[in-house]
Amino acid sequence: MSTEGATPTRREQILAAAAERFARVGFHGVGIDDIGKAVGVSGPALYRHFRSKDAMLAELLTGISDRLLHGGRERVGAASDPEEALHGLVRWHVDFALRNPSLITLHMRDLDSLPEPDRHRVRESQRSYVEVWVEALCRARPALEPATARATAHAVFGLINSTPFSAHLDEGQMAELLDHMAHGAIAAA
Amino acid sequence: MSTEGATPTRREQILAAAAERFARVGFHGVGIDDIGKAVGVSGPALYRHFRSKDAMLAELLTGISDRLLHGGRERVGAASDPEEALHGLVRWHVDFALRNPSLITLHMRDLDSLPEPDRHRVRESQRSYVEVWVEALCRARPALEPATARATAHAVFGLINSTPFSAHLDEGQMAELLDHMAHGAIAAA
DNA sequence: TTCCGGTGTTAGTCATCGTTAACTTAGTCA
DNA sequence: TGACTAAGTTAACGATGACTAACACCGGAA
Repeated sequence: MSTEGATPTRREQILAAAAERFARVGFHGVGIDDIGKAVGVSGPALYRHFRSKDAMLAELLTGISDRLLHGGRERVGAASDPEEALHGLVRWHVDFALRNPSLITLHMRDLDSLPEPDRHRVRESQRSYVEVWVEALCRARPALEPATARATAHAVFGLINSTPFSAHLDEGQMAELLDHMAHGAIAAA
Repeated sequence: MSTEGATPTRREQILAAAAERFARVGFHGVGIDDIGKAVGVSGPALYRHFRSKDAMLAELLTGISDRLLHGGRERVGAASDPEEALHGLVRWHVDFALRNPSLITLHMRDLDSLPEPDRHRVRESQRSYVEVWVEALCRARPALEPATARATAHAVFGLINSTPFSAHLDEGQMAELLDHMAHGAIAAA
């Protein structure tokens, strides 16, 4: 979940608990006291670590979209040809979604609960991430028009992001299934 | 949206407005007054038509899941061979998603805001709908194991349900793109 | 030892929101 | 005409929930 290997700090504990609950019940469905109870402190103690409940959501969402974007750029940068770049992107998104199902749910569902300044920032990252995909798609399949490539990217996201709703198979099988399906879908676009 | 051709009744106006707003801001993010204002009445007038705010969500969600299920069964019943059944299902889901983007969003996002008795009912319908797909998938592709077929179905739903997030292309192109991608994804499963 | 910043606690405030109450108005039918 | 019903209105109630205030504790530096 987090990049820390050792015992997570309070902030991280709180963020993890908040993410899980936000993903399950939705941002507005979770109370401050719920989150507090989840980490063993009661209620308003969270305000020692975050300015507001919105700030927790903001940190989560900006974190997710930034990680997605940077990871995507890395994969494309490390690839030596367009086809490999596309495979890297698919693998990257699949891994991320499988490893962070609640973050993915959050990212899809609760962006509109975020107040304006941060929401814009997250939208920017999302847009950039989509553009990374669109460029990779167009390079790997020159027959694709950019508009179609954009719709294709969204559809592939939807396909991969379905993970939190299924999760019957074990992680390895699931990763391979989603990988294959994503490439099948792209090939058919 | 609704099956009525003529002027919609008040109930239907309210439901339509509620669906749109629920889909945009989430169930908990919408107030009774907002919905009232959207249909030209102010606030508590809605209680002449619905027992509660929850009841609106319940009617919307049960309606969606029932329509999906029955439509799916119809398509399968009208098909003369497994391959045709699968095509019918894909076409049906794509059409539904394109025609009712806010209902799709709702269906994915706000089920957990529904209090228990109705939520169970909706979950039942959803489960049955998935089973319709699983059966069709296994019949058309006997190599597929049921568990894999289930994950495949969820992934295809995710792919098709991405419509509300893209919608750059016009409806015809979008329908064809999603249709092809869905079959490509299934073929690769 | 003393002081202080970090981290809790509980109690209280204030706004929001779903819901109900009490009342009005328009249309329908005996 | 006059009563009943359907469908509105505004005002108030009660609960919930985010946030603040006031206070307690504790560990480490001066």
